[in-house]
Amino acid sequence: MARKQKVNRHSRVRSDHRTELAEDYVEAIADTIEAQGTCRAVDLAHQFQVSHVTVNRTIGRLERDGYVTTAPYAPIELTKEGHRLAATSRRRHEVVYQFLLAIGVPEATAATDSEGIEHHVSPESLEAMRAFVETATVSGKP
Amino acid sequence: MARKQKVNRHSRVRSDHRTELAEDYVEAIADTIEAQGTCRAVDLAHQFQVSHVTVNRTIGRLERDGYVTTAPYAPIELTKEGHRLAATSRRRHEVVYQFLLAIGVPEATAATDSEGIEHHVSPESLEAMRAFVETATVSGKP
DNA sequence: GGCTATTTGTAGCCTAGGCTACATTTGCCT
DNA sequence: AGGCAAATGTAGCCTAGGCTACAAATAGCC
Repeated sequence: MARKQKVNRHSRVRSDHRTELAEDYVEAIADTIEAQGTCRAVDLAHQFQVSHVTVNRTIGRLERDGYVTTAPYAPIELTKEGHRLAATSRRRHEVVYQFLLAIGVPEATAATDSEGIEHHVSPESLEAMRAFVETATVSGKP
Repeated sequence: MARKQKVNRHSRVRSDHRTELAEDYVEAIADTIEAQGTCRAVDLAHQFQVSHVTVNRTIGRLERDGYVTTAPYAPIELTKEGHRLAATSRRRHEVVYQFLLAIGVPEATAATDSEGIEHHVSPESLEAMRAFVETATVSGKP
């Protein structure tokens, strides 16, 4: 059973949650900049379906934590650290997404679930998923 | 790419988070009652590594939401709805855990990761995992 | 029956992450 | 240049989930 030593597991889930929003935001910021040159608060508000006020304060936390830089009424820029986080986060997201597809999850569901799952996947599990996708796409689907 | 129609995905992740703690708590309460007959706030505080005050208030929310019943200085009881949630949550947790093992994730990591992942697994993905575990344990490990 | 340790309860504080309402700034268009 | 719409900022409020410190109840143990 998976029921022993529950102690540290929940602590890790809690700490995961603290970085989740940061990861989602830098990912979205990087995507938006790639897609349209700049990223504004209003773009994020649309993507996350929250008010611009919420975006504003989240961006404030990201700036405090060193992931983005902003100036009043100016678009949002990623710092070096922000770019790094966006890249690893995006890579992990993609692996989880491809993995779900590989085990037979429909595309739309895989897109949704990977969004929630990615933040809780340890490097070991990610490697297992990556390896699985690799062998599956080589041998599998003829 | 997994980058289109991001809109509703984040909304679902947020709503998942709202039920996460409830699921973890009823699961832990059910486990504890099975293991030692009753479940007290202090047991949960130990398991989740939080203060008893935090447990107290979380239990208050669970009671408000109809998952548990409590009386001052008395142990915690699950309602019918609480039992139902605990059962489905536990089943889902177990499937995710076995699934991670099946793709080669080490036991300890699988235990930790499944704790975070389980709350974001849709019925479709869960079914895909369950099916995978089934075929893997039939054909696989000799 | 009374003492002490454990367990619960209560008060009050904090951060994250949501919101509405209103003010201000920018940018565009004529 | 003037004016309007969109974007951003600010004030203030809410819930969830953390915490410490202190108060009260319960349970064991003499």
